[in-house]
Amino acid sequence: MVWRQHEALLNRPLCMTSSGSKPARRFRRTRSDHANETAEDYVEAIAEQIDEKGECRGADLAREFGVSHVTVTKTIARLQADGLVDTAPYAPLTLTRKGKALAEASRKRHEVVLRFLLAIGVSPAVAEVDAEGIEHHVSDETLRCFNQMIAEAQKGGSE
Amino acid sequence: MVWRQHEALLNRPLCMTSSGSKPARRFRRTRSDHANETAEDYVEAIAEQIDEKGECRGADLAREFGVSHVTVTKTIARLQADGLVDTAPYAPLTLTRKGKALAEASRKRHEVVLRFLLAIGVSPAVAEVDAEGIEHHVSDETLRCFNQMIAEAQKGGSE
DNA sequence: GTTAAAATTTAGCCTGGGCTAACAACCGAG
DNA sequence: CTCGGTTGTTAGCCCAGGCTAAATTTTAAC
Repeated sequence: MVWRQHEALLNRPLCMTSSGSKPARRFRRTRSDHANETAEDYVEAIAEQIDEKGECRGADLAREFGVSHVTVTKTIARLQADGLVDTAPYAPLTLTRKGKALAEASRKRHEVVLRFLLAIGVSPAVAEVDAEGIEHHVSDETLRCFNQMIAEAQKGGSE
Repeated sequence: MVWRQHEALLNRPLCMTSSGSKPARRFRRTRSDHANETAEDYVEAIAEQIDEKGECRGADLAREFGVSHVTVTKTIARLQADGLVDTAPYAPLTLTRKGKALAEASRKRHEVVLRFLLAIGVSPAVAEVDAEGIEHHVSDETLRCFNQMIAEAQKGGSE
């Protein structure tokens, strides 16, 4: 089990805020949560690149994320260790089955969040940015609510 | 100017996704963005503690965030360097004016996000958790949309 | 077939946030 | 006044994600 709780990520657990009135909220995106966000962003971007240009190179990601290629290399190494991507020395990146699954889940989640933001009237440019930030913090339950709102917006028309 | 872009945080800039079709989206919560989230969480928690119990000690925060007191000490040191909190060796924590302002802004933001989630039907427990994660990634524009939805939900009733 | 440019990797350093272990201060019993 | 518990601090380590600089590999151009 090298690959952390990515499996869990595909089926969010989202550790409940207990039951009482105000017991110990905010456990903070527990530590490595942040790393998972990175992983999601990367596999999502890789999947996209492959989809669009047939292959994905580290340099593409560096451009996309606005970080140095070195940072990408290091991150990719981690993702490989986690079993999400396959990398051969100077070859293009490919996703493992797990990577693909995570990318797909992330893509869907991203899309829902984005469409939701647009549905409630956020401008496209801002919605895109905010979706990037928000998508990693939305529970399944909230996502369902988002979907419902999208549906209602479509049905209800322009209000 | 020790205290980073906290001032900016109080009046979100949110660097536009350029104009084209799909140019170079996701600049990633640019590096230290993460640190700002931590800062917001801390000052928010400190303000809350002070409000509730009259004072705030590092140990309280350690409990609240579920991290070791050492981590809290280190983080507080950074916040002090950033001019957000005042700390004397064994004294309780206090917020500087900037700290208070940031805490207040964060609190409001948090509240809007939380109320919004509740308004669209997310259960309280989940809404609380998600709000924690989401609040740091919501632009002013989106926040305004959230507010509007809250207003509509109140007006429109239970739907 | 060199050579130059682009893509990668390696080495080394920084910050933020996390930890444990060990030590220091402060407070409230006794 | 000493002892114990809570609270803080220091030292030292880890990982993730940044970076620059330098070496390396590929690729494409001549």
